Amino acid sequence: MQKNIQNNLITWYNKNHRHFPWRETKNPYYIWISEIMLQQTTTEAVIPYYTRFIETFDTIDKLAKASLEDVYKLWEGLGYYRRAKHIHETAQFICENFHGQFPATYKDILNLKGIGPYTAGAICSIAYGMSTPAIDGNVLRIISRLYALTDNIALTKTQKKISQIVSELLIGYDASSFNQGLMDLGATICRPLNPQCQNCPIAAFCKAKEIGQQKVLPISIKNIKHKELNYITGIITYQDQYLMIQNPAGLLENLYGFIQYELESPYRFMEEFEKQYHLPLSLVSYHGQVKHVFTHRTWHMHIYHFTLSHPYNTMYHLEDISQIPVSTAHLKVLKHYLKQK
DNA sequence: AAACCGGGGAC
DNA sequence: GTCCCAGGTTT
Repeated sequence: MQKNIQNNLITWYNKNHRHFPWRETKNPYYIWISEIMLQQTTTEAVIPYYTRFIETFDTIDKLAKASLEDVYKLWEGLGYYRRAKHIHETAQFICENFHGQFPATYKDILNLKGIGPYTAGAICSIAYGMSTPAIDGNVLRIISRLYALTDNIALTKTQKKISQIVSELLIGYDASSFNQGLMDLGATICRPLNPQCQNCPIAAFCKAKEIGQQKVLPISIKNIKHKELNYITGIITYQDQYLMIQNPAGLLENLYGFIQYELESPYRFMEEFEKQYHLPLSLVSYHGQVKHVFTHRTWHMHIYHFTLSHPYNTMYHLEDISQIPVSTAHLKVLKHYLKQK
């Protein structure tokens, strides 16, 4: 067999690939769920979520007929919750427009909500064996090194350029093994820091290694502005019930949490709450602060306990809170409050 | 093109 | 602390 990038990578992949539950199947529905979960999420984090999800919803039809809240609950803690909303909506769309069968053309798959160029390419190549590129962070890094590209991989223009390179490499080869080979190579050998070039099956073809730039490339310049926000977070109780509300559109949409306002005093919290809910609060105690870091912001949540003299309509006992989807930030707040109550 | 959308792990 | 992860949607 000819020694080239494709054959070396595919041979290496078939012999050394990692084992995951979603690699035990070619069912496009299961591949789809795994690819959505794997967006910006590490494989180790996905494994238990994936297993639980396909045990619960083993067919598209069952997913379509589930409640949105049940889907959110299975997604609790995984992040990027819009993904859960999209798969639920898309499952219903597939039942109505494709008789419950996952679509089988690149165009139809790319048209589904929550599926972009990467995910469409991954599903088409892995589930259907089509010659579609699947350009993720690993591929951008590997191709940059392989051809010593100095373009900034954060730019759309660079991503299109790399997609074109991979499209041409794929011609005549097993796209499933090639694409997944790039993923595994990126995860285990061609890592962001300290690439293990001595174990790389395509090191002989790597321009970056040849010129000693493998620990410089890829160039990735992103502009991330990080905000720090201070909140008064209210644990509002009536007897042994806790007031929790569902978040509006935006961050953590549809997840449940405590009421919090970006204010500097619990007394101003009481004014704001009474303005919105027309119910009087009693301020009982301060419980310290909890920090939660997101990609784009940090929340400093100053926790105060308030009591109501009458119940409100969205109040939950502790055992009921475990049945609804709650953000990790506010699960931390609740745990902190209960520990030192 | 830039902003927005989570949480966790590696270093 | 910083960076990245099998990215996509909205503006």
